[in-house]
Amino acid sequence: MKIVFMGTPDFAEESLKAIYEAGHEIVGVVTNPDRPKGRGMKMIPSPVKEFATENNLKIFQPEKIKNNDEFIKELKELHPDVICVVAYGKILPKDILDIPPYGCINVHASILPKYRGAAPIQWAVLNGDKTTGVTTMYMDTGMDTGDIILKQKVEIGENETTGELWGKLSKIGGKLLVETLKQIEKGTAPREKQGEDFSIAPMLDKKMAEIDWNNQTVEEIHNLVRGLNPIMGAYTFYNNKKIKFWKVKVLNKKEVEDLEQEISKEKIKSANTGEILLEDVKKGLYIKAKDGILEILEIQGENAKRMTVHDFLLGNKLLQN
RNA sequence: CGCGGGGUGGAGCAGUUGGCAGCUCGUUGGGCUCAUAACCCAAAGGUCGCAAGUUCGAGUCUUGCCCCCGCAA
Repeated sequence: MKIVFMGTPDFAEESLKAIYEAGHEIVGVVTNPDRPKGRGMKMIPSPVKEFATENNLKIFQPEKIKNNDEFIKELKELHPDVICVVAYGKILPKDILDIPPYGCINVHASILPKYRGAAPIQWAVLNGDKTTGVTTMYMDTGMDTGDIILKQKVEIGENETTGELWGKLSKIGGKLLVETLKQIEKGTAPREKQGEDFSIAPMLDKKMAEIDWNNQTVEEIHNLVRGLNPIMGAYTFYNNKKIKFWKVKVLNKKEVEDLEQEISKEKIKSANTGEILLEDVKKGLYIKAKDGILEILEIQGENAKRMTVHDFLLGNKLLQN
């Protein structure tokens, strides 16, 4: 089929790669304009653009697509059978949705209608969900409200991070897109309306990355840490320094008992939430939370890179004195 | 010219007003122990990012270059 692909980040690149390798004719690739990024604000092309460049695909990078007659005209001249959209970053207006005869299809990283919106993967992890998945759908003018074509469930591991799940879902998304196209071509693609029982996964707010020791449970903190890894990193302050946690563990009963052997039970009891119970190069770093104890496994200090707690403690101290 | 931090034995760091290069961990050998991630003793291991300059003398001051990282997007 003749396909126009729209997408921007690495998540989308996997889908583009999949349909490219499946032998479809990619008549155009639309991606967001290069943006100054990284240290020194250098212009960095999107992963989708890089792939398109390497494979000599025709690239479009319109700044805006709404009311952009010139772009819409170019799009029409490509005569795509279908337009595939994966994490493009713009909402398509009706004039574009109407161009391809088979419609515009989208790959979304959740089981719709759960988690419509920009950050479905992150929220699935943040909420401690046990499963999530990928859905393909026919796009309409709403935000992820189109009719569902195919979906595939995926388990979320207990300690899985957003980054890990991201990688997994992007690959599955590619496969599911290829399968979806196959069925559309054969005319066997199902079409199922979304129910009214939907939820929204909004963009993440930077404020939510700070750990709230007084109100969050150990589980919630654990989910926050893995949910924000590697996007932002959950953080807290010690000695006025911003400390990020990248990997933490909730102590089970036995481990709590072991820790009680190490330091006194009373000390643990009397400690405030967020207080460091033990900081030791060999034994690790333990912090009291509202309803349990967290062991920190991977940490990052200000202006420093991520490292294991062991390495960190060799040259740093969080406790004063 | 977006803001900022840093390059010191394998790792993470310290290094005062320039004066014999340190700490913790790890590694190796040995000891103690029923045993150990514990403890004790000993040892190995560094062109202090590169180059030039100031100086009796520079990791420590000046200049240029290379590389790495954090924030922010």
